[in-house]
Amino acid sequence: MTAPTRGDRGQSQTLKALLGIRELVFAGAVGPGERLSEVILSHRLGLSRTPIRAALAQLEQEGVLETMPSGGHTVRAFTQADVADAIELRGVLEGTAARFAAERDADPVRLQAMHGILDALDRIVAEPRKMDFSAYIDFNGEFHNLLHALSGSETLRREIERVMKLPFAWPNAFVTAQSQMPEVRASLVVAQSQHRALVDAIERREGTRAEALAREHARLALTNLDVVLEDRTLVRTVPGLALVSG
Amino acid sequence: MTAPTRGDRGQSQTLKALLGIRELVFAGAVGPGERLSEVILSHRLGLSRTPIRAALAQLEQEGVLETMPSGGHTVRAFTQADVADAIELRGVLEGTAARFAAERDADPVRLQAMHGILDALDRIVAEPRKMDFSAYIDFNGEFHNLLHALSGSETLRREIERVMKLPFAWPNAFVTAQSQMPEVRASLVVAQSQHRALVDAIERREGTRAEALAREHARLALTNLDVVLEDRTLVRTVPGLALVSG
DNA sequence: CCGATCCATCCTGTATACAGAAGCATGGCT
DNA sequence: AGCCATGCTTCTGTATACAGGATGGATCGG
Repeated sequence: MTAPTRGDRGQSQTLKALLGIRELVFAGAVGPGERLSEVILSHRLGLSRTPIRAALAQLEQEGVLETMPSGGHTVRAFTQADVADAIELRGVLEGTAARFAAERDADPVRLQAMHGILDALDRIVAEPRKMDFSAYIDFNGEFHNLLHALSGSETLRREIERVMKLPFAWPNAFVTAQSQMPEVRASLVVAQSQHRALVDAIERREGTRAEALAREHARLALTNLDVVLEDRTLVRTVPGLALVSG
Repeated sequence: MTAPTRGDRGQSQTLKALLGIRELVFAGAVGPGERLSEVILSHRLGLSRTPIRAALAQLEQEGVLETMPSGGHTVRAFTQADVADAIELRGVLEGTAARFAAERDADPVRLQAMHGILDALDRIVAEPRKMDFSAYIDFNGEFHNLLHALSGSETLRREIERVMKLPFAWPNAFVTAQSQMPEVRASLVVAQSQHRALVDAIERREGTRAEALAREHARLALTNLDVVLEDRTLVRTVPGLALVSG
């Protein structure tokens, strides 16, 4: 039993380490400021220190962990302001993606796909009985992915992807929480209206409008943030929000 | 001679590997698409494979290298559009930093320091005889660093720092090239005027103006890009521009 | 009873060993 | 002569060994 011939096949050890540690951190199994011992982690995840080490380094790059001056890693403590900034930053970057899409010629094929997603979201939101949140999350995620691709800038797309590694900056972060909040329907109707307006602005080559709309769309998450942080039970439904202290 | 008791003291092996490989790549010692062998690198830099490996992983995160599907790393090939996007992206992010600085209360102490830098830059640019480019680069870099800090958002500051890891997105990237171009003085006068306007906008809490100014300021590099790419000898003065193909 | 110092333990950074996979060239076959 | 199979070489991914330094606790002194 030296190397990768373990029972679980498929992913590399490093990937397993990455996913495993992410899970531990975002689930709140290790609190902010707490030290992550490589040895303990390697035992806990059944890996050697090498892939653990690689994963820790990457998570530091992602902004989830911090390196102590004396060596070793700790979980980064996020403030409420950090979360707000991350969300606003996503708005700024998605705004730029929308503007790029409007200014350059957005790929017609992708725009067509965009309309398909819009229609699907319409149908989900309009559903009179209980909404299919799982489907909403899928299509909403796809909408945003497509928007990023529509920018036509690989550099920008990478940067957005990076910011969304912070789980509370993810477009779907608050949707599950919303599902347990009173004014769900209204909130998602607004979001969907913004989705449509955004695509419309892109098609009309109205870059400034597209940018402003994308920013405002992200701010929807910001208003949800306040509500969620008031309610301990809701906090748990938003991945990574357990790390917020203060 | 097992470990870190090498003659050169100070930095860790990993840092040496990082700097060394960055140097090799940005100097054009390895061309775009070329494969980087860990063994060869470890020989070349006099390190073991472990720190080399860590450095390669980080450089991939920075967007300088790419991982091959079969494993191993290659130098990423940048197009001219990639460079333009990176510069524009810096403009967007610094624009956000400027807006934040204007919207939130910018730290008065730092604002004071900002004025000191502005004055220094004024003196350098106004110098009738040959300009001190080295000093200009220092103060210009300091201006931008302070701007990023003035935003008051650590999340944003980190993101900006990341984008500037692409050397051609660095605020000073084209200054050395400019020093060999005809209309130097004029160009730097414009830049300095934008610096002043930017600080003025922040102090007056004019967020939108501050944002627009920072974006336009970054675009100054964009106009230089075209000029530089025409001239083979100038290309060499801008770090990392050797990676641009097409 | 509190604080500082010293010692033992643990932990990280680095080097190296090892195995499976990929790339490559040679040689055989059609 | 061209193409495919095959064996070798070289590589990366992973595990482990080792050493210097940090951390924490117990003991001694005030």
